[in-house]
Amino acid sequence: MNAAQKMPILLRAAYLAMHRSTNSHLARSGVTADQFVLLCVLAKGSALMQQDLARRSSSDPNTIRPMLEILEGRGLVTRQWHPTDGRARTAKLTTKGLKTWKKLNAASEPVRERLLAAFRPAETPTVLDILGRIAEAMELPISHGTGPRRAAPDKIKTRRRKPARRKR
Amino acid sequence: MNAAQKMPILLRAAYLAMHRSTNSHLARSGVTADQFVLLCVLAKGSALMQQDLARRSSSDPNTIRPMLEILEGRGLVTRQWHPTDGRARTAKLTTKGLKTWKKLNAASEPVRERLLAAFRPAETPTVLDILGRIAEAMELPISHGTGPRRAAPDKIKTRRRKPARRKR
DNA sequence: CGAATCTCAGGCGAACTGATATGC
DNA sequence: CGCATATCAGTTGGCCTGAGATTC
Repeated sequence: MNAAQKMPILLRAAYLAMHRSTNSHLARSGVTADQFVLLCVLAKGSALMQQDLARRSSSDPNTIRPMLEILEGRGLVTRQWHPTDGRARTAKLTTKGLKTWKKLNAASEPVRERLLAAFRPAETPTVLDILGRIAEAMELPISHGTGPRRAAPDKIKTRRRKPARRKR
Repeated sequence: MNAAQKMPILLRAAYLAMHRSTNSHLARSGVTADQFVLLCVLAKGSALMQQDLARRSSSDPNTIRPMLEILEGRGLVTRQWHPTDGRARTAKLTTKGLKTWKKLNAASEPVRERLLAAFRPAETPTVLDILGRIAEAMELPISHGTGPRRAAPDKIKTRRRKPARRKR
């Protein structure tokens, strides 16, 4: 079997194993690994639009919304309207959310420990580089000729706009 | 942000991007990326027990079964009883299944091409090694006190199932 | 106007728990 | 007996499509 066939299988095995391990470490707290990812993104502090949340968590807005509502219902997250963009809502951690995140982070520490322990310290930059390059290479394929039934949303950069004053 | 926090996020981003890309390339054929993984495992030729299938596809028997039934319903897979182990069933590709797999493999070739193109040829052994080590490190080494995601649901069941005829 | 952001409704494949039947 | 393998039943979370409303 050549590298082209092994690589996807190994990537799948690696991710799914990590995902299951994380879920099992977080099970007691009633938070899923995917919800934890959201909390991690929010734990960096700033209030984020759902669009940004989706991108940073490798998800999409239609998935993010119900997850945010669950987290909001538990008092871990608050949502507010974007100060200048009337379309957008922002989400951020509550203090309870931050506290919960710290607890979850501690509970999942063994996962990251075992992950790092698989490499010598000098290797970790290489690992990050490789994973990053894979992620970058796979992002939004550029619609191949046989157009899939949905045109590629094409979410490349579009970092833009600090819009003008507008109250909602 | 340190490596321990970046690595899981990047692994997640890499896998999910690949998974979505594969799904979009296979969308026209009505086969999901996960079903394709199963076909890939079976395409190596030998008839496999569902247990083996689950391991090699990083899944589990309760997930494998309905997938196999879908594939069986489409005539891509046949299942037979294991010749010497009365408990086990084996699955293998039909000739139609092999043909379909070849088509799917061609349809998903761009995914693997882009994956490999992210690295110099000399790097690919390193990539395989790294992914393999991650997968190995994450495979549940400790059964952290069992990890159900849900609270125990009132054990009020006392229903007997009708026996499943397992005639051979 | 077009493009972007969120909401809502609905469907669905996959993962999981738990129990049961059967064979090793 | 214990253990392994598969099946059945049911639930859930997450992802997706498609449509609509609002705002930039």
